[in-house]
Amino acid sequence: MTSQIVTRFAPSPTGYLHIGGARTALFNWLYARGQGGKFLLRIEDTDRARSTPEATEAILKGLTWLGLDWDGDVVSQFDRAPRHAEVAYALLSAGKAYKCFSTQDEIQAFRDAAEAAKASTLFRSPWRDADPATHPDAPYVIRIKAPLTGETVIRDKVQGDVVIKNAQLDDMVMLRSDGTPVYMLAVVVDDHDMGVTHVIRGDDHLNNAARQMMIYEAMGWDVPVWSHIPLIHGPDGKKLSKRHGALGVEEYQAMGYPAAGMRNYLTRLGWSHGDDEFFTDAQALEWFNLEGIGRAPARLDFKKLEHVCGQHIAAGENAALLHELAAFGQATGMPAFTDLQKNRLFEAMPHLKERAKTFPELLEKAHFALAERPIVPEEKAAALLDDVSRGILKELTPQLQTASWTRDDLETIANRFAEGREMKFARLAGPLRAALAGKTATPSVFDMMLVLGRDETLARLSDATG
RNA sequence: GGCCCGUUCGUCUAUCGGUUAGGACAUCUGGUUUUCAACCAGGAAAGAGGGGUUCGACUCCCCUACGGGCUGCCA
Repeated sequence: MTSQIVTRFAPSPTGYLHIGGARTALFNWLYARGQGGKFLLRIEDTDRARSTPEATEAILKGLTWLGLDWDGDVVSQFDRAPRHAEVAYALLSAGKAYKCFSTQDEIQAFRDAAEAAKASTLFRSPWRDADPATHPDAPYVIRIKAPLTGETVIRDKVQGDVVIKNAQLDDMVMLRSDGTPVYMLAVVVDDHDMGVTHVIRGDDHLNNAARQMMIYEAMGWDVPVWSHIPLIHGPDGKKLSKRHGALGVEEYQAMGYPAAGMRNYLTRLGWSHGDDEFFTDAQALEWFNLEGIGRAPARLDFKKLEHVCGQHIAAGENAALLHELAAFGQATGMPAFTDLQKNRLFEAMPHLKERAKTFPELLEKAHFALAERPIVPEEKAAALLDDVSRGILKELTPQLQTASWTRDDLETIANRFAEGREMKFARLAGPLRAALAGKTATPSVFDMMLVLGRDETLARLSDATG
C-alpha cells in the first residue's frame, strides 16, 4: 500500500500565532488535505519558562478561525519527554552517543578562545571516545556521535539538494544534564512517532535538518520529505516584527478580513499555480503542491490582501456572510444583531457584498439596515439635507406612498420626478440616501427602499423632512 | 569568522535556453455611474552587478554586492 501523507504544524507556545506561522500551518494543511492525508498539531512546549497556556489557546483559536482543522489530539511535546530520553539512552547503549562531562563553563571558555584565535568554534568533546571507566561521578549530557567525514544531503522539495559537510556538524547535545531533551531530539522523535511523512516548515530550520538527519540515521528511521519555505517579511522587506505586520492572526480577524480571503492571499504568497490569483478552497486543495512554492521571502501587501478579501466577500453566499459578519461583530464586542437586523441584513446582503473588502466596510454600508429611527445623519450626510433638499424629499414622498414598491416602479417614479424638475437624478439620490441611511456610502437608494419596506422608508423620510 | 539559502515591474508572481519577458495588486489617463464599491479602455513599470558556457541566456556555472538563516545544555 502507498503510505498516507502526514504533515504537522508544530508551533512553540511563546506568543500569538503570527502570520508567518499561520502560512506555514496553511501550507501543511493544504498539502495534507489536498492529498487525502492527515494534518497533525503538536505544541512544542519544552521550554517551560517561555511556554504559556494562553499562547497555546491563542494558537488554537487562530487556527480555528482560519479554518485549519487538525486530526487527532493536540500533542504536547513536553509530555513526551520520557520517550525522548528513552531514545537518547537507546543511542547511548548502541554506541552512537556518549556521555559528555564537559561543563558549560569549559565549553564557553573553549569557544571564546577559538573565536579569539579565529579558529572553528565547533566544540569537540574529549569524552567522545573516553573509556567509561574514567567517567567521573558528575552530571553529564548525552551527545550524539556526529560523522566526522563525508557529507549530508538534505533533499529538499523547495530548496533542492542542499549539501552540508559533516565536518561542520558537531556532536550536538540530545539530553541535557538535567535529563530533559533538547529540541533537536524532540522534533525527530515526535515526527517519527507521529508518522510524519512530510515536514513543511520555515527555512530557518534548513540547516537544522542536517543535524536532525543524524538522529534519523542513527536510529535507522525513515527521513521525512523536507520542504523549507522562506519566511514572510514585512512591507518594508525586513523581518516581521510587531512594528509592521507581525500581528497575531486574531488581529487580522479583528480588522475584519474574511478567513477565506486570508487563506487565498496567504496561499498565493510564496506559492503559485501559473497566473491564478483568486481561487476557492476547493481549487487550492486541488492545486497545492510543493513544486509551486517559491524560494524567495515574500512581503506582506495589505492592499492586495484587501482586494482578494473583497473578491471573496463578493463571491460569498449570503447566509454564510451574515453568519461570519455576526461572528465578527461578536469577536469585536458589538451587540448581537436583533432578528429585525438579521432579516434586513440578509435581504441587503446581495447589494452589500459587492461593495466591501472587509467586514467593517460591510458594516458601514449596512448601516441603513442596522440603524433605528430616528436616523442620525453623519456630518457629510447632514450637509445634503439642507432646506432645499428636504423640500424635494417632501414633494417626492406622496408619490412614494402610492408606489407599487418594486424596483422598476421606484426607479420610474424617481426618474420621472427628477425629469419633471429638470434636475439630475443625483440631486435627488443624495438627499434620499442621507435620509434613509444617514451616510453617504450606501447601496443603491432603490435597494435600500426595497429592503426597508414602504412604511420604514416613509417614516425615515418623514423624520428627515420634519 | 565559518557554513547554508535567497535576489524578475513599487508589491505578489509566470517563465522551467529561443517570448515584443506575461498576469495580479497598487499607481497614472480616459470612460461609465446614484454615493461607496465595482466595471470598461489605455499608459508607465522588472531580470542586483561582473565574468563565463552556448549559435542563443532571466533561465546553467563562477565571483562580487545586498538580504536572510544556522553556528546553544533556545525552539
